[in-house]
Amino acid sequence: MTVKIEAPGGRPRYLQLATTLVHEIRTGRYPVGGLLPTEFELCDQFGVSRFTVREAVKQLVQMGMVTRQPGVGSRVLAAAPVTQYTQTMSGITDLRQYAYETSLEIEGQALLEVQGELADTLDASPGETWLHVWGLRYTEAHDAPICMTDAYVAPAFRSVSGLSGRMTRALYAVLEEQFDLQIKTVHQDIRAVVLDKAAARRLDAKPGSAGLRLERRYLDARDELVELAISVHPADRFTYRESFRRDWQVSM
Amino acid sequence: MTVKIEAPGGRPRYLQLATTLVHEIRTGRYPVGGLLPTEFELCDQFGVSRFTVREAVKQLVQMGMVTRQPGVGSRVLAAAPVTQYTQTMSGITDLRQYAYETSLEIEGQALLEVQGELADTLDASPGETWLHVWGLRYTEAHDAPICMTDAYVAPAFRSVSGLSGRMTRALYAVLEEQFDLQIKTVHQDIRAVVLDKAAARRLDAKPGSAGLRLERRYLDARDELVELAISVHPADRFTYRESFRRDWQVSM
DNA sequence: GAGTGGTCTAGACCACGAA
DNA sequence: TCGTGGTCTAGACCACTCG
Repeated sequence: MTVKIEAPGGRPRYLQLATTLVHEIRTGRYPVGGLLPTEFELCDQFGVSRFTVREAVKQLVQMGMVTRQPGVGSRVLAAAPVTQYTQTMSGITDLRQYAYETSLEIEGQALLEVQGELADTLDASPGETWLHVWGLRYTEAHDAPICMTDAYVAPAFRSVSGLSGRMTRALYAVLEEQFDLQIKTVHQDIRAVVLDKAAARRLDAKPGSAGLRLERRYLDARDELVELAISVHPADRFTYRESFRRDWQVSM
Repeated sequence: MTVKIEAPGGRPRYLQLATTLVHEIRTGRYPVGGLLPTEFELCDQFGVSRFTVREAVKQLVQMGMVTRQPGVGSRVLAAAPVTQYTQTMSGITDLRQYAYETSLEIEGQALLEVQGELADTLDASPGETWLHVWGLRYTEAHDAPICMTDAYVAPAFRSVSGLSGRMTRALYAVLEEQFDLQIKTVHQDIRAVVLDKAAARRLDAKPGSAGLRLERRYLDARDELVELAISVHPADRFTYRESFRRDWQVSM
């Protein structure tokens, strides 16, 4: 089937084409799990150059609806946009009170044979030996701590070195460097908790006050869990702040 | 100055060029606030085609270091990457217990002449009249509410209609549709709070228990605040979940 | 070996901003 | 009016996957 696409002057061709493809995916012409036509086929079908086709498919990739694989093709992942925002700015932990520079004081580390609930959380087989690292994070002023952190490092990387004293780099960054791996995905869960007596003492906060609990899973390119980090912040000393930018040009 | 860039076979030219440009920006050759050479000049300097130059600069744009403006040029915004992640997946509010579908029951709305602290929060002049909308959000099962929401709509959009009963769409989406505007940026602050008696009663939670407070600012293309939404969730009924993907190919 | 997506070239026209 | 970045064409070679 050949479809005419408007001449230049209006909306760019590649956006029109992207909109069309989104519509055709949503209506089931290209089912989830299947392949789109090849780039050259799309060129023929729509009478446009390969550049235009590639720009169009790039939009779908950006929306998380399609992946491309050299030698294989463009596979449909979802019938609706998965990605909400295309850019996440201003890091992952900003602080109130303009205290941006922080450091983690390592209190200890130990090899840990994971069992039961922790094994479930780590999606690990019971008996695997992970590295457990814990400590407190301070601002530069180094008054009261802004969080307590427990991190669990996967067996493959438990030989990581240099984890002691005052760390100014993130643990995952150390792992990336020492093991030549690349963190590709981060899953984050945020909850509110009530600080129990032990936690309150460590954080120099009042027992029964609120805390912000962040749980982060760092995954590599093969979606293997590299590190799990859990940090608990006293509510009055920490606000988690993030910014998103939406970049969509494909009208739905 | 002419710089040789490796022939094909190794790292793609556009990534090499991007790395070079990042380095030159960081070392001050192209100062923050200034313009990069034009695309054609970069073509000459590096002996590559415009395609390669554009792909390279696109990397810097993705990192938040550069913006491009037709008719003007490519302006340097920052000497280091600003963007941490290139994709934010799985929406902005996921729930525990597999309760994904929620609806907001509007309890009331009223025009509000903002003053004092609220005016500051909204970055508005005292006396401006905003629209205040509030309600409770329920899961499909419709048992206890999962959050209470207060939203403030900028004067320009306070005539929004259709805000009543049970809403299944986000307020910002309604605004986007009715006023043909596009939300470009969202700033989000997340804190833990302790629920006071009034909040606990509304949320059907225990006074003194913890709550998760999300504050979201929706900005349009001109960075004007369109809506401020504040929602408070009982800690035991809600976990905020998000996923990020890092997509960087430029080695620093 | 045939076909895929990834990279790259050398052109071209356009809308827009600045002088 | 001139130069900018945005879009677009028609080619090309490559590494890779798969039969």
